[in-house]
Amino acid sequence: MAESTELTKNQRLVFDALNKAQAPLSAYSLLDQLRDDGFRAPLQVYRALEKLQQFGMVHRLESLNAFVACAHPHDHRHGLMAFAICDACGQVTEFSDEAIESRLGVWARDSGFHAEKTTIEIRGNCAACHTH
Amino acid sequence: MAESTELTKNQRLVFDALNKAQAPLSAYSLLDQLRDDGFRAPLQVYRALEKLQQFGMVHRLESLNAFVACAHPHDHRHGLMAFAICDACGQVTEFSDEAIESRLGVWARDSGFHAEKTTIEIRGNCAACHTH
DNA sequence: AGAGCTACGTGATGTTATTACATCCGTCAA
DNA sequence: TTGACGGATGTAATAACATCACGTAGCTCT
Repeated sequence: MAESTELTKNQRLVFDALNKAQAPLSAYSLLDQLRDDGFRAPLQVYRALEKLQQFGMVHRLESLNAFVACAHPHDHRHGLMAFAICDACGQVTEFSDEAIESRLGVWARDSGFHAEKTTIEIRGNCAACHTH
Repeated sequence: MAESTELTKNQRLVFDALNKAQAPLSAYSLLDQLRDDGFRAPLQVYRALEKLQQFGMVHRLESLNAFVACAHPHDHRHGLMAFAICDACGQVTEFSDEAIESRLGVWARDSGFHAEKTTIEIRGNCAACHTH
């Protein structure tokens, strides 16, 4: 009944690969990694990623065209997430901020915009890489 | 001396096309529109877009892989911008919010992250399309 | 058994972005 | 004047990312 046991084989393979990775992976690098497990076509990866995103277990990084496992292993029911992506080492930090979410909510209310999905991505250098 | 007169022919063609458009345009739809003006290859579009982005005259929408002219015709020296993108009509609303910028600044300071570029994009439906 | 649903396999294709290399042209110093 | 240099351009090829179209397999419910 736990969500992890509900995953299909392909979904589990993709999710495990993302969890082991130290940085975001593109769909095609996932495909390459999973060839030994029987993956042959991009669609196998994209279909698994789509489900994992629906489950909140994987996030897509729009500015990278790549994917990361969610940083919150046991609670995928979260609100707005922001991502800080280090362009030097590839590390991604996932965080949320109530004030930001609230401000965006105010803006949406005022403008009548009905938000479905919000992307916040910060590109730059993490503390370790910045002081190298 | 005005920035508009500093544009090269290709940059001006791309910028004008984006200004006339009612919605974001992909690099390849720009290319198609500009074939009569002598454009033959994607790189001509990408090179112009790169410069226009440096000038702050054009923004890239990461979640769409597309580009829009900046909404502030005379002042391209702005801070963090957020974009609300209507998935129904394609309209993009550009706005900024001091509080959000400030919160992200606090987060960066606390975590030691050095931000180079921040993307905020809200996908959903605008007021007009939501009440259709 | 058969309908309906979800996942899967596969090939072809569509879309977005970059690499590599050659050329053209204006500026500026020797 | 010449030639070195930088910035912009032209072109072909390729790489990287994503989807379409079609068929199959397993499962559940009746």
